[in-house]
Amino acid sequence: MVRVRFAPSPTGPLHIGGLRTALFNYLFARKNSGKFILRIEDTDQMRYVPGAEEYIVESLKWVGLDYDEGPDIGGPKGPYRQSERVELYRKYAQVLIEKGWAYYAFDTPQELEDMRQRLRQAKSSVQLYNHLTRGEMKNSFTLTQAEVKERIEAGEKYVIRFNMPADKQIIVHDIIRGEVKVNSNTLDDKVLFKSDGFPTYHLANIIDDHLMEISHVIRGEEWLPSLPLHILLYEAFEWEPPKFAHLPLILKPNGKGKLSKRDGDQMGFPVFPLDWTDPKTGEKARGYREWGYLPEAVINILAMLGWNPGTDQEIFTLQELIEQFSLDRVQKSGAKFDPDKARWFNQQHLRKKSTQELAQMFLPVLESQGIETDEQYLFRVIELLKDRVEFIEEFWTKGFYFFEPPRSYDAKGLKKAWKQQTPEIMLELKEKISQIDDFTSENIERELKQWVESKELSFSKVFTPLRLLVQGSTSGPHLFDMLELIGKKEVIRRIETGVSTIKR
RNA sequence: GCCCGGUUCGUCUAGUGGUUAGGACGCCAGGUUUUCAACCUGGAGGUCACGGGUUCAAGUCCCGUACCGGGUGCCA
Repeated sequence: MVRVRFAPSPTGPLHIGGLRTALFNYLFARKNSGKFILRIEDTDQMRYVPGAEEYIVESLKWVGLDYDEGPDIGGPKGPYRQSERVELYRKYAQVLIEKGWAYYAFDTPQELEDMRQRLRQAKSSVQLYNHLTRGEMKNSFTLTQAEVKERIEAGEKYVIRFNMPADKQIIVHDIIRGEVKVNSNTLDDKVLFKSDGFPTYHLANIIDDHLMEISHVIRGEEWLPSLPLHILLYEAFEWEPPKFAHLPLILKPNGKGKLSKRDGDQMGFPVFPLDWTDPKTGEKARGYREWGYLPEAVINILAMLGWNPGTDQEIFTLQELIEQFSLDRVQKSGAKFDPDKARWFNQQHLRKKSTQELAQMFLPVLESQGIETDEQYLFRVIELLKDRVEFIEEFWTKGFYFFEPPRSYDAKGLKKAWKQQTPEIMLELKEKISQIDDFTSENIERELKQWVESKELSFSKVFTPLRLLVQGSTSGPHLFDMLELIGKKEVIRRIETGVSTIKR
């Protein structure tokens, strides 16, 4: 039975790297008819951010990654919030101590800092709390059992550290990277249990993965260095470890480091699925949703960062991804995020939508502009604009003139197309237009083209200014379709007001 | 510093010892259009990080170096 989990910590808004980790877990679970579990790793009280968990849940919901077990929906292996499982971790830490795999330590932060400082100055290649240094620190190795007991009973702060064996060759296997060999001398006696009564990630993670019967751990590459420790912990508990797959990181577009919170707004693309306001600083960050990205586009973008199907297909639905996903087509190297291609994905998915669906999505934008319109008209507008839009909002920015007259005229367009004799031509054109009874695109086109030819004018000399008057800019959908839709009366009105305001 | 991972067009990538190194985004040009987009056609862009091996044959296997990234916390 495949069981995988997405285990974020609620220390801020989930970012798209995390969302991709969730996606790959989800795809793997669904592909293998397994379970996908959400577990909240809130063992760091200091970094806990209120609202972050809700944000994670809402983000997953938005992109459609539904989980089978989780903090808000429960499940057979709960609770799914680590802060509610602390007693469990305490118990298992005790087991490790009894087995000799862990020990108590009483060193203060200052003492730890001094130790590292000393090693640095001694130019030691390793500056670790390990078999070489623990004999000089305050812990179960240097204090008698009675002293340790006394200190704990006196309420002194302590941590529980892993007893990292010396000079042990550890070979771990990663599904994506193959064998990774590490010598335990490069590892340290990691803190497993903190003095605040909470476990660290390493302990809680191993215990939960075991208890929740996780079969595959699919997580970010930043965890690869601690995999040997985790393997050792499974060994210490005498538990069967799950299989591991470490995903390549999503990098900044310029290739300098992991994609991070700050990059987004700065570089003109979102880093978070949804809008987020930091409860402490009030700092705001834009999300994909609010930016106008379709959830299916976001999924598609993330899926193609670090994975490919081995075919030329690039546009996928979630369902198609489930069918085709496999961990052995996951890339080893980090992928730079490409904002341009992200937009293209959105456009591709937008184009797959029906006119009705697009209208549904566009309606709130119209409402926010205070526009009311009838459905048939809206549908026709959308059909004209559909192919020239990357985001829903652009139905407004590129098509507002279907709903209200232009308030200004594009300066560049005026400069190019508005000549000395243009006002006169436009007024004559207006007369011609008023004589067209059958105001349909095809007919308008035939009559106007005929008229232009009879006046021995060029199409562009007439039609570019006309477009400018009616919509305020020089580029847009098929001119005659546009005129038909806006309607004869309104077209005439716009020519009149335009000619008189542009007159200067 | 030490440890781990990575390295194919600007970017995402195909490629598992024998191909003119393929596709996509972006870019450029032409076609279509009154215009823009879409669409169609074409183009530029890669000494497969570098240096050594192994082999009849290496982007593909091995070693070294460089560079990039991650880790190195009582963060996750």
